[in-house]
Amino acid sequence: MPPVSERRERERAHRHQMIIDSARELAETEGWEAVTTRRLAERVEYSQPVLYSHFHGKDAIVAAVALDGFAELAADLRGARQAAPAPGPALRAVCDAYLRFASERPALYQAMFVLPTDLRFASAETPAPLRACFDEFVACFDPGNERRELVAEVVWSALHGITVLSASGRIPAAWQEERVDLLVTRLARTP
Amino acid sequence: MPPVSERRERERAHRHQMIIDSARELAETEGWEAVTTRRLAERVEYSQPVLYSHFHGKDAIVAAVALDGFAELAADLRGARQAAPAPGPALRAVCDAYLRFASERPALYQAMFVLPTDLRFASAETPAPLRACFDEFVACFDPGNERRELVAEVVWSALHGITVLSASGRIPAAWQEERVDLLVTRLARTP
DNA sequence: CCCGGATGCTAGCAGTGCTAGACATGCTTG
DNA sequence: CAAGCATGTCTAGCACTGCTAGCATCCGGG
Repeated sequence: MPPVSERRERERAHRHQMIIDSARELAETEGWEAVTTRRLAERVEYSQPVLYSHFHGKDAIVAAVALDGFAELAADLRGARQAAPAPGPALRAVCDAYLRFASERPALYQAMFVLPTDLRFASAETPAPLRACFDEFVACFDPGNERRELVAEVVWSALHGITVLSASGRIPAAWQEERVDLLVTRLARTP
Repeated sequence: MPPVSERRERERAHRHQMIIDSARELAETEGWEAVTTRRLAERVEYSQPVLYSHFHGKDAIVAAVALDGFAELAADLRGARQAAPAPGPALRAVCDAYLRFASERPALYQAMFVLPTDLRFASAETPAPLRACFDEFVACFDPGNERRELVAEVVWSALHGITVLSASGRIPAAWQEERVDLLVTRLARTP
């Protein structure tokens, strides 16, 4: 491949990531309803149609943002789990890391778990970062427990429910600590 | 008040409810993204601006739909709880009723719990139907348990998480039964 | 009978996601 | 080295959104 087109491809890749990053920044500072193709194009200093040479449409852009988010979340969860001394405290640590991620990057979390997306979950073509996130929850349980995937799903669902309901003001923001306590202590043990 | 304006007011109230019902039907059949002020106006056979003489804006219309939904959900939950023989099975019955409501009326559920709304939750000016829904969960626990409100919040959050994650394909639609089993059996008891 | 106020309409604004077609730039080939 | 092709980008515009200003029209009260 000639070096010129090599450089072009590099620049194109750079611009690709620039679009994703700009969308994410814009969403984090002003919310997703402020992320429009016009404002996004203005930010990356190109016209709107170039966005469509990188992504099928706006949905694909938020999906790309979400994918980056899943990679970060997986790293966070893994770090929290491995820093814990035992499987018991590990679940608690992972839950805390999950809630911290959601509250520190609400727009990113929204792109990952709330906004309509065509990312495939729980199937063969599920991207690796998604699966990695879920696996961190599963890994907190005894491998001998054949229902551990089910328990992980329930824990994850509960955390997600707590997150979105408190983010939208549907449950009080206080008592988060106590809710996680309740959740972990009662769901962790294998009866 | 003269009978003529009395009739007018009655007609106006009828049209008011007609807007709400049309919005709900449209959402149930084609999803909320298909509910536009134009289509809504066409359905009630008036022009768009009349919508704004009834509601501040589109958000207020979905809030009205949601409010109707809360009344129905509260009735469902109450019926399920009172049909149960004891507090233990009651929680399970209420959870089942909740999930059935969510899966049978997905758009209505979305208006109530997912779409951005200015309905006040968990505060002084919370509308009665909202509070009634939450209270049905609380009533499943022993009044002597001073943490029963917290437990109710967690149960509700988990149900909500299960609902939205499976509705958006983020967890498999199967195993719902088992998830609720897990949730109820481990969170119900008062240790 | 005529007037005034309420009522609902037409038309339009500013914004959205997305795309067709023009244009220029630069690479490849005769 | 020049001609022409292909790639890349932009301008302009489409069909749609929520929402509103201002104008008819109609009906009840004096």
